[in-house]
Amino acid sequence: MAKAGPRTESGTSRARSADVRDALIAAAIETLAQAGFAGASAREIAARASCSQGLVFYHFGSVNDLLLAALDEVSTRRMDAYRRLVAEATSVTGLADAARSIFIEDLNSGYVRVLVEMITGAQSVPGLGERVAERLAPWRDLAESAVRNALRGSPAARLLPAPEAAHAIVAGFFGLEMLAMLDGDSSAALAVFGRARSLARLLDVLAGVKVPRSRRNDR
Amino acid sequence: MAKAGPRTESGTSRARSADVRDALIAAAIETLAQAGFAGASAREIAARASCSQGLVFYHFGSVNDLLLAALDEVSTRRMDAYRRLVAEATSVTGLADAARSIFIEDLNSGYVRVLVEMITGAQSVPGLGERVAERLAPWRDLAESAVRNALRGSPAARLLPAPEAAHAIVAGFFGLEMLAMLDGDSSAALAVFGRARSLARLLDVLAGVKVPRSRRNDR
DNA sequence: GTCTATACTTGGATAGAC
DNA sequence: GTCTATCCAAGTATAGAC
Repeated sequence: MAKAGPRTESGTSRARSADVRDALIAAAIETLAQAGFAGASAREIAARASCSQGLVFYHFGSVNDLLLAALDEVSTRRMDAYRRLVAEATSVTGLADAARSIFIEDLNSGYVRVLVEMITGAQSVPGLGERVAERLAPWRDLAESAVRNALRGSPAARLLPAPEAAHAIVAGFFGLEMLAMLDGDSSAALAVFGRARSLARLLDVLAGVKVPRSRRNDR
Repeated sequence: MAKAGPRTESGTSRARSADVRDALIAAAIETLAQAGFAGASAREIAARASCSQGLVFYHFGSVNDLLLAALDEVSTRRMDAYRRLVAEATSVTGLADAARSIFIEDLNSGYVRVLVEMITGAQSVPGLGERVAERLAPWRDLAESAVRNALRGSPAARLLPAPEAAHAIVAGFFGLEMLAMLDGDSSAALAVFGRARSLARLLDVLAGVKVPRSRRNDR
């Protein structure tokens, strides 16, 4: 039986501790997205989490390990939503629509930016690159299965092998995000997605695939 | 007439000074490409240039200004070569070939990496992003005129408006570079360029354009 | 578990000798 | 113009009080 004493009751204290952990991860994501890898110091992150800087090291051991935890959080949080979206895409047009809405969501939430910062920032820290690559693998797999799913049974599959198409799509996400950060504006990226949809639709029509109707009225 | 004295003869001394300036710029490029923005400190760059760290500030005022000078150097050094390459591309296939050889050259020399590092790194330094954007504008203009040139008179021009196509191409360069740094390997990027060429060729054939023969034997 | 204080390191930037 | 020495700010990480 638990003996009485100062109120360090296990459930409560564990919950509070986990709260801080979560707050630090959320702050790390926010910091990566707003200040970049170079700006993501223990002090800056702790300030955003409204806790002491020492807790970064208590909970995660090092700043880089916290950043990797943030990357994990971003991955798992989005992966489910994306898997669902992508499963619905059974045509090239559908794939283009899915890619577009994923891009918009992630652009607004800053998640793609987190990936971009981690990929480039990791290059200046020996050994970090590999750990980032591991965490990105599921995203790349998802992109590849999305392409496979969208092209299943389409003659376009011969023109667009899934591995290369997936690689190009992932690269496109990252590159468009970079240009959007540079411009402080994502309208050009959105225009590219719009155009991609038209081309996708053309591919579907040529292949005789039943094509989803446009969501917007682009006559 | 110049009076005799300690050998600080103007021509020689100015030449030596310019040598150091150039060495610092070359070292900055190398450092950005190999250690990234976060690793590009005045001390690290000076060490690679085999001179004292103080000279960074004497010649450039600040590290960031040196990095911008490095970006300028990369831009001007490549722009001429690219303009020539791109002027020769008068079909979509030709454009794909030009893009491919530019990518390979820049990947090996690390120039794209310099751009990627500057774009992302600049986000953590207030005001630097704008200055990077200015320097990137000519590249984006070049891409756009390349597209215009390649599509001149082709029916594909209606499908691929130059601004959007150019934006996508630039984004593709950056994204493929990022994935190549992540993988430590550019074979996947090269495969994408190979596939892009096939698709470009298909576009040209459909449009009835005279298509350059393949350089490699892809039957 | 959390905070404050502090040791230690690295990096930007300047001063002064040569 | 270049180097050495140095100052100062910011960052990582740890120690010890609570």
